[in-house]
Amino acid sequence: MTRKPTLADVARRAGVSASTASVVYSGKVAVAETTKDKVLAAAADLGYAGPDPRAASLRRGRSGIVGVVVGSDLRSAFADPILTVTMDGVAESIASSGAGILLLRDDPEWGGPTLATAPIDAVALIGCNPTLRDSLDAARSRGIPMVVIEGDAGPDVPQITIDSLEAQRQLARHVRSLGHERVALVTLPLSRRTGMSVAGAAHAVQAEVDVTRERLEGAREIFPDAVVVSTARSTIDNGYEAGRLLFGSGERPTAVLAQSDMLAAGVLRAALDAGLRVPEEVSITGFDGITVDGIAPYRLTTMAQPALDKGRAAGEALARLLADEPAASFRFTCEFVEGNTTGPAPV
Amino acid sequence: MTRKPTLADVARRAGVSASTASVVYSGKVAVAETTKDKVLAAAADLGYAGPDPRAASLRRGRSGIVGVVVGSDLRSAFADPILTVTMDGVAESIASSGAGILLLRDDPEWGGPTLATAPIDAVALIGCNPTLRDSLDAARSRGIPMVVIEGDAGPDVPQITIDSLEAQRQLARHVRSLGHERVALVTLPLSRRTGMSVAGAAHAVQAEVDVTRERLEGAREIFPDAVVVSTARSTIDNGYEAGRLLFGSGERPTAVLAQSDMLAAGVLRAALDAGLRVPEEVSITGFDGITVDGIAPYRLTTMAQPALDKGRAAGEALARLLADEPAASFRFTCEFVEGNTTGPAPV
DNA sequence: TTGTAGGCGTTATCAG
DNA sequence: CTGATAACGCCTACAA
Repeated sequence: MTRKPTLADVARRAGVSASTASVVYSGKVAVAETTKDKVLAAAADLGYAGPDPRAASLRRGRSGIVGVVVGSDLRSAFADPILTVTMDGVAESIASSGAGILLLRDDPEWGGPTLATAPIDAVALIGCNPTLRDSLDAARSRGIPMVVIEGDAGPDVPQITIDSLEAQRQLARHVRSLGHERVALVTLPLSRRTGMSVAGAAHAVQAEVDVTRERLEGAREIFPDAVVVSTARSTIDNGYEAGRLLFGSGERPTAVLAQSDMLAAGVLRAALDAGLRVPEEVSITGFDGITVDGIAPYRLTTMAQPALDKGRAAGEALARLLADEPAASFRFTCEFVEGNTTGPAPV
Repeated sequence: MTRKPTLADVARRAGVSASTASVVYSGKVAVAETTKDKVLAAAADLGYAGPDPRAASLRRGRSGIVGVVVGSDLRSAFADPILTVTMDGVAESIASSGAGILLLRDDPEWGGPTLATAPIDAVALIGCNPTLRDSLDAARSRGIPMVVIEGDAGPDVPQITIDSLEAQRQLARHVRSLGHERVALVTLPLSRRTGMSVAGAAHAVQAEVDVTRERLEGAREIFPDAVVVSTARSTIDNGYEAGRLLFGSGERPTAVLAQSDMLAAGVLRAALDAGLRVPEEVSITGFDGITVDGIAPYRLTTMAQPALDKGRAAGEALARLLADEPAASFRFTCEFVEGNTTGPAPV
């Protein structure tokens, strides 16, 4: 029979001990050139392709895999550019320790791997749901280090966030300083599952999603009576619909604060389609600081959030946790970016 | 000391054997209710969270993880909607066997997991590079089943593809049947690293990327002398630039065949910005059949490719390979979708 | 239905 | 620099 060769086979053939052969591959201890060659030659003969990662991870107690919990199906998850960039940051920062990313889903119905069954060393949650709470316990009791990005998994779980409230407040101030008074807000989803809706005046709107709520509060401090339109998802098309609502009626706003750049891009299009000049007749702000594909020559006035850094910070926090060091929460600030979609309020 | 409890600890505490305890968790054999309760109670006492996946995967010889090799960094990989949807299909179809997706990168410099070191049971390559060839051998000699999506890893590696050539030919025929003669092509990247360029007449252009080449051939069969503009990436902005090139000069085309919907969307915007009416003055076709965010009320005339099915097919092929059954290559066909961006050639 | 026994392939430790 | 030894934690025949 020809089962796959193991390190023991290689060692035997090379005439060395298994531990020596192991060391040839791990490189953790110096090995004589000649011995190394013998081992490698034997491996080549046998068609041995290196230590089995499964066995190694049992022995080491580490799989070199970090789980990343994304909300729903991959295609809607990855439609969010901030999420994507954040994940890239996580990937980048954990790669330095040789680790990779296993996609996990926050969905009890999902047949794939879960926090309870996946061979992961640590896990990062990105904008996680309450539904997740159960599996969270699993991870916790299994001793898997966790980090949450833009979410809350209770105390003693480090959170990586941005200060959305302050950022949105800053944008709102900017808009007010330009003299705008009739202002509308276009928000991200208020809850994890809502369709679009005109939600009324700002001071009366409740949002259960953290990010939405914070940004709403930031804007409402400055414009408590702004009209609010909430959307189902952060897409250009949803923004467009919101914009049509706002620009369709008589009393149209002179400024629209959208809670994401995607939404803002849609609002922008709606404004242009309605024959409005931007920013002469309508000012529009976004949020995120991503490059929205397809709105040139406009550049949104927005708050740029350091998504890549968020991801990296999460990765580093996980690394610390894995090394049994304490990891703290971190709150990033955003940076004001003045584009050409805001200007003085029309007289 | 208080190391993490193991199944053996639980068994001991419950007064049963380790194998019985194991069976309680795996459910592969019937266990008396009372015994089960005892075990579960003991587990709860000890804070045991279930079998360690690392140990289980060594024992079983399966990790329940499928690697997916994406080209470069995650954010550009996931900027491609087809790739995303395809991955979703893979994820979906392997989830039924409890497996998940580990992101691998096709980059020798990358510090993260590789085909040679990751604890994966199988791997799917999406649009892979020649650079990959080396690591491919690693996977091969390790006996890891492989499937390639839109690429070529040599014979005996099943390929999942679409018939781009026929699809593009079909679009070209449609355009010709509308009477167009002055036609331009906007292509995907010709090689893995090119900037945009006007590449000359169709019959003279060489493309080294499979998908690009096939689509080019399909169009060139019908329009051998079409002007070709190649782009650096499949984005709206790149399409826009290409469009500006095409609509800027005197002899502008009456129809533009773009090799992706994203590019087509950019071309569309460029046309509109140039004051051209679509489709009265310019017809535009895309490729992919994705919903491009932000071009309403236009709907591209395009070929819809079954990206989700591609992913599923890849996942199923992997499942068969894992079960030691043969898996065949599969070539999907695309479906013509008539939108409102094509019309009769202007007289 | 439950228990016994043996090993999955590797690597850490320590002695030589 | 190399080798012997002992787990890592679980699963699965097989026997009782």
